[in-house]
Amino acid sequence: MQAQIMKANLHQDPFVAPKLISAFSICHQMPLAVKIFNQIQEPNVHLYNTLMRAFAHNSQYSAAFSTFFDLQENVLFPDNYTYPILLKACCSGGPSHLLLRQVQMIHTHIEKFGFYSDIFVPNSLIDTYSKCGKLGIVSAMKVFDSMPERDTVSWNSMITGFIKMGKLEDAHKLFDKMPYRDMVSWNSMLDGFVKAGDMNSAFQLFQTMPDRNIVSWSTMVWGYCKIGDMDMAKFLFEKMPVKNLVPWTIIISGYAEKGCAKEAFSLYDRMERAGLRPDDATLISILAACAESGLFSLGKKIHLKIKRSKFRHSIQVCNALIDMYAKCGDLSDASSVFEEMTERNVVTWNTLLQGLAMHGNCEKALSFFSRMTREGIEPDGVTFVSVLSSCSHAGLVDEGRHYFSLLKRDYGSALQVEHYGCMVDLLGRGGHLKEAFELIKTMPMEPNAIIWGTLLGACRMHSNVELAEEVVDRLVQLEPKDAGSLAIFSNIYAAAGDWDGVAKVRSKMRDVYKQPGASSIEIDDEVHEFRVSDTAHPESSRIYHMVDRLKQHLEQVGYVPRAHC
DNA sequence: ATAGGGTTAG
Repeated sequence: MQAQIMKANLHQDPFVAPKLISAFSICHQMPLAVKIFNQIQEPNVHLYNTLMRAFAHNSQYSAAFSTFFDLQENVLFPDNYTYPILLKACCSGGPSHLLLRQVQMIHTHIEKFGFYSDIFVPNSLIDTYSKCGKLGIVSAMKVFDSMPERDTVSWNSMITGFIKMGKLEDAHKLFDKMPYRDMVSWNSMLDGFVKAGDMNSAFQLFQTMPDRNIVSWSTMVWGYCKIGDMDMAKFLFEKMPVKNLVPWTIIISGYAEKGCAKEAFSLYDRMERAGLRPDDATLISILAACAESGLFSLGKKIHLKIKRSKFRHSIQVCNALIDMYAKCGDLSDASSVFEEMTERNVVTWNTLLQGLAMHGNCEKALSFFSRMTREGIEPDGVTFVSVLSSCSHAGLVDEGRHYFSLLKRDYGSALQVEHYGCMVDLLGRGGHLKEAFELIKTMPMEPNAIIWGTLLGACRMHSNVELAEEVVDRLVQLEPKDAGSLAIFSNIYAAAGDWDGVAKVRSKMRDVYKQPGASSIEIDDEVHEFRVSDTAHPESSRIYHMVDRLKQHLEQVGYVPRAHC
């Protein structure tokens, strides 16, 4: 109705069309936005920019680009707004491996048209370049250096770019050099320390800052949650003067990730009593934390809340639900969430597929994959990781080879290191060590530590000491600090009865601390965590008694344990 | 330009 009234004014008032286009863009109604645009006989640069921004907002980056070319064909010149919008469009929805090249192309355009002098343009170039990985940050720095004048935004963009890349020292250098620091500069630096896990430096900076806002406080709370110091996180959370959904989300997810159901739930109630309604990010964060720690009870309660809210229609929220159920081992509820969804994306399919694969339902996973292709869903790299690892767990070597060649033939652009990892695992487990080794040699990318580690695991399984030695050499080059691979290696020597070899490896391992793995289970709202040789649990002796009984039973039915040291 | 967000092999 309102739209009709506005349409009537379309040609009288030049501000109606941009408003309509933006409105349709927010509601993801791009065809309608395009229709409005086409009704204007002589669109000006402003209107082109509006349409481009609308496409960018809807992740239609190629449409944004062709709008840009249309603009030039109509003998119009891009203005200072055009390029930042175009740069933003590249980041939203464009393929990430082409991002750098796109940005370079736009950069060339900018230099040709000479809009470089407006500080807004190079600032967004810096920002976009720093999203393009290592090469991008170099170009960003070049732009930064070539600027005749810089404002605080230029400095801040450069600093956040370095922090995103994990280059804390470079960021710090710029931070020290900049003539004026605002809230964003301080907060970015704080974020840098937090991301590096250095909470001591972060706290120091937090205290030195001339001023602190809600972002600074939230960053601190988040940092302490990440290192598991919930006391400190809670202390700062209670102390912060103003709270919004973000810190609430952080603290609730923090407790959920630690497995503290009671604390997480009482905080959730407090948040609602404070009059804050969770948004999709809150729900997704909490569900992800539940999935991580296996906090089924809280996840289920969140599901009940979602069922009664508008978020039951959100694809992302439902994906998080499926993942939570799958990771907690409840595949039937995971499937029902999937079936009840009216709209799905690849991630939805991948999440359930991965859940099926993870719990060893290989046949179900493979038939789910064929249902996926039947329903015309384009599988991506993640899909194939699940498919291949399913084959690997079920020992289906031929099927694995088949899917791998399918991947290479039809979805070559999705081929990743991970797939080689799956194939090496599959072939290695099946005893085809040589074939696995040859496959690694043909890889189009550099094999990483995971690849070699997988092959090493297979060498242990089949007691192949010679190949293992060769593999360990490469592994130590790639990850000299990794004790896990050395542990496997010493097991190989142990299995072969080579105790000198074991001693040699053990001495290498001495100064490398291995973070022990842990498993956890939730019973009656409480999470129980277990590590190797752990006697911390109050019912420890009964648990070990049960484990012994299971071992006996396994040995009765023919299980032979592998060598352990 | 700064805080929370879905799927990835051993």
